[in-house]
Amino acid sequence: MGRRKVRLELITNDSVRKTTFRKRKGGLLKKASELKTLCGVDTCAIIYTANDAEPHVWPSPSEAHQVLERFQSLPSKKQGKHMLNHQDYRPKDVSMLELKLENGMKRNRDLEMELLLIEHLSGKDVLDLVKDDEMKVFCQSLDDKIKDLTLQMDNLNGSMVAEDADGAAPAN
Amino acid sequence: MGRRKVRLELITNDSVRKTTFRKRKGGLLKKASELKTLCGVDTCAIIYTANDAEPHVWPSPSEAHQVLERFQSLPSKKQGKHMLNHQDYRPKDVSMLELKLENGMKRNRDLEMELLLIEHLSGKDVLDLVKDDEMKVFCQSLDDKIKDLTLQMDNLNGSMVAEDADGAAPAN
DNA sequence: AACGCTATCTTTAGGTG
DNA sequence: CCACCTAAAGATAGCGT
Repeated sequence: MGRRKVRLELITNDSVRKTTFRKRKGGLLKKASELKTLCGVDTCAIIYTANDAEPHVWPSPSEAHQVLERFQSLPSKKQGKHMLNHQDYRPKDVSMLELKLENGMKRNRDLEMELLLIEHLSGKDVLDLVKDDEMKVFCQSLDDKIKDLTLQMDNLNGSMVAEDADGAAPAN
Repeated sequence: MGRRKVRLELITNDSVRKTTFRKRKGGLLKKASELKTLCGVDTCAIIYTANDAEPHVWPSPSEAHQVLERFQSLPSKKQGKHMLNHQDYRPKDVSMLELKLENGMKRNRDLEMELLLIEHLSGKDVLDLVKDDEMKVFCQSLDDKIKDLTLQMDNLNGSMVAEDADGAAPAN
C-alpha cells in the first residue's frame, strides 16, 4: 500500500519492522474501530510491543477490561435469545451449561488465586493489600492445591518424573 | 473506501450491515495476518457473530488456541530475576509452585474452552484481537481486581458495599 | 444472501526534515 | 527515532448477477 508492493515475509531490518509495526498497528485499530461502529459489535484489541512496557489497549483499558472480564464472568442473562439456536453442540441442556459456567467461574477464581501467589513469589507487590479474610481463603486454596498436587505426584511417581525444580524455574 | 465515502455510524439496514461486516471482517483478518507475517508477532482473532453458529477463528483454531494458552502460560521463564525476592511467603518450595501453575494452566484452559462455548451460545458478538505477551494484561487485570476487592473490603469495614465482594465483574 | 466487479476512498512504503 | 508527505497499493461501497 505504498510506494512499492510489499513482500509478505518477516521484515528483517529492525527499524523498518518497528516502523511498519507502528503504522500498521494504527491501521488495524482504526479498522477495528470502524467495524465496531459500523456493525455494532463489541471489540477490543490488545497490542503488546516487545519494546514497550505498556500494552496498547483499545478502545480503552477499561473497556478492554470489560471485554476480558466478560470472558469469565458470564452473561447468563443474555443467553436466552440465541441459546437455543444451536442444535449441534448442546450438552444435555441449558442448566447443564449454567452449571458448567458456575463451575468454570469457580475454577477460574481458583486459578486467579494461584496466579496471585505466583505473582507474589515472583516479586510483585500484589498482595500487600489483601485482608485477613482473603488471605485465609487464599492460603486455604493454596493448601488444597498442594495436597492435590502431592497426590498427583504420588500417582506419577512410578512412571514419570514430575518436573524438578530447576527444570521448572530456570535461572535465566 | 468504495464508491462512496462512508459515514461512521451504526448501519441500520440489516442486510447491508451484515454484508459490510463480512467484508470488513475479512479485511481485518488480512491486516492482522500481514502484521503477523511482516512484524513477527503472534496474533489471533476470535470473532463471534450472532448469526453464525461457528465462531470465526483465525489463523486457525489450533493456532488461536495456542495463543490463548499463552494467555495463561505463565511467566516462569521471565520470572527468574525476581523469583527469589520474597522470603516471607514461600510454601514448600518453588518446584511445587511451578507444578501448581501448570496444573492451573491446564484447568484454566479448560475453563477458557467452556467460557468460549458459553459465549458462543449466548450469541455475543465479540471480536478479540490477541497478541503475544498478553499475559501481562491478564496479570494487570488481576491486579486491578485485587485492588478492587481490597477497596470493597475497606468499604465494608467502615460501612457497606454495593457490589458483590467476590471480585467478579461488577455489572458493567 | 453470497460473489464478482471496479470506481473510489484509504492505507501505507519509502522518502525527507 | 519521529512526524509529515505523496505516490502507489490495497480495501471496499454500491451494483449487477
